[in-house]
Amino acid sequence: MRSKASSGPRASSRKVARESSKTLSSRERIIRAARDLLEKNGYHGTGLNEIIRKGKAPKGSIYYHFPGGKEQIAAEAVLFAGRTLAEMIRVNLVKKRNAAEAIHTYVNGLSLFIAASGFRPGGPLTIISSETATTNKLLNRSCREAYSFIHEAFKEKLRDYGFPDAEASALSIGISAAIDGGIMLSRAYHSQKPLRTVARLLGKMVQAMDPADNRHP
Amino acid sequence: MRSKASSGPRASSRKVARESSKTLSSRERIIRAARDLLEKNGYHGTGLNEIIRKGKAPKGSIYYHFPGGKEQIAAEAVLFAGRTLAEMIRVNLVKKRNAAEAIHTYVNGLSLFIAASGFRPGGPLTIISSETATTNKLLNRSCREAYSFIHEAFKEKLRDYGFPDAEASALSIGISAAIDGGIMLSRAYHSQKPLRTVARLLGKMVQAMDPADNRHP
DNA sequence: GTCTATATAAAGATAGAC
DNA sequence: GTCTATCTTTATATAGAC
Repeated sequence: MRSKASSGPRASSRKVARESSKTLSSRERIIRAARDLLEKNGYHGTGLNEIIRKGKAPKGSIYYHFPGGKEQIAAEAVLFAGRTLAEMIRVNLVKKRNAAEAIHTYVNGLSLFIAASGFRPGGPLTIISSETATTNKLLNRSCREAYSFIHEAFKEKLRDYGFPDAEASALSIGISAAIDGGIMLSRAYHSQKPLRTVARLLGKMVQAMDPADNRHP
Repeated sequence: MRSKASSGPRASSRKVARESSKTLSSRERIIRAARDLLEKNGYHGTGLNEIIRKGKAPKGSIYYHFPGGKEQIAAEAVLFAGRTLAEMIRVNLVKKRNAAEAIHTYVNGLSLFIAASGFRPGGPLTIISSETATTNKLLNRSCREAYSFIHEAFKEKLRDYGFPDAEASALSIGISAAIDGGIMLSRAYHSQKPLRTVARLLGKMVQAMDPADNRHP
């Protein structure tokens, strides 16, 4: 067995990923492919060969870029998923009259995207986080960190809408949990309905707790 | 490869499982062990050898009882998980003044149980359902059926508390989704906190929608 | 950075004896 | 119903050339 703590040859000179760049490095293509496959099939259901094929990466270079092997690839893919999802939340949770409407619209958007993708993508962390929660320390740590990015993004947006800190924190957890569960059900049933139901209920819940909303006492 | 549709030698003379019986058959021990392992590690993360070891079942008999192999074992374990969880919901979601309190108490109870088990158990279907949603028809069908048992149990209880049919249906989806997501987060963080937050928020949501509750217009 | 070849282990599945 | 032995495939990982 090999060392598990390595962070790869380029860790110290890491650059910010440029989504706009047309030419992603092998390393970046591997991370992206890994994220997509882990989201769909989980850690144990994803093979290195698949990752290489999907990422159109040269097979010979995988242990050059990731001396820690599959575990290291997964850890980096998980963090990448967390960062991109947090960014997506910050970008999309805006321009609505109130928080309830913003959340409702955001989750309905997710539902549409997942249906359009044939119900293949899920919450990017759902499977791998559950698989490794008590069986792999490194990946568990990565999942926690990734979830924290996501929750922080929700929390920030809720504070923008006027929620006090404590309630924004609690809601960010509840919203994240309900969305992940809703995605799971929609994928199971191959139907937008469960996630759209979750969207509606989340909207009601957020509205009921909104200090800026005048429809409750 | 072998036929995938077989339902085993004893399918036509199936008996109701007796939880109280001290002596479970090999077949029943295999199903129970599979359910526990699938809940913790998922389909791809669970090996037949593990199932046999944990179920204290004779290795030589596994393809006798389950000619469909791992897939058949998983399918039966998933249905078993759905049935037992639905029963648990019916048993535990009672004796409270209102629906909100019943849900809140039930989910807090789950949180306590999961923590006491070292955060190893999760929603029994979360991982396998996500893993197989678009990649395995038989298991996807089994997961849908199992989820339907669970949702039906929630729905029935909510109707008992006075919710109209449509709202009981929607809430049963929302509650199930939020619980699964909350379990996932609690397992990731090794903390009761996320699931307890979900419990509290679900209580508020159910209360806000309760036709028998007089605290809202 | 990338290649091929290979080591090694584990998985699911099958055959045939008892 | 259960046993052992074995087949086949696939997986991760390594070595060393280019």
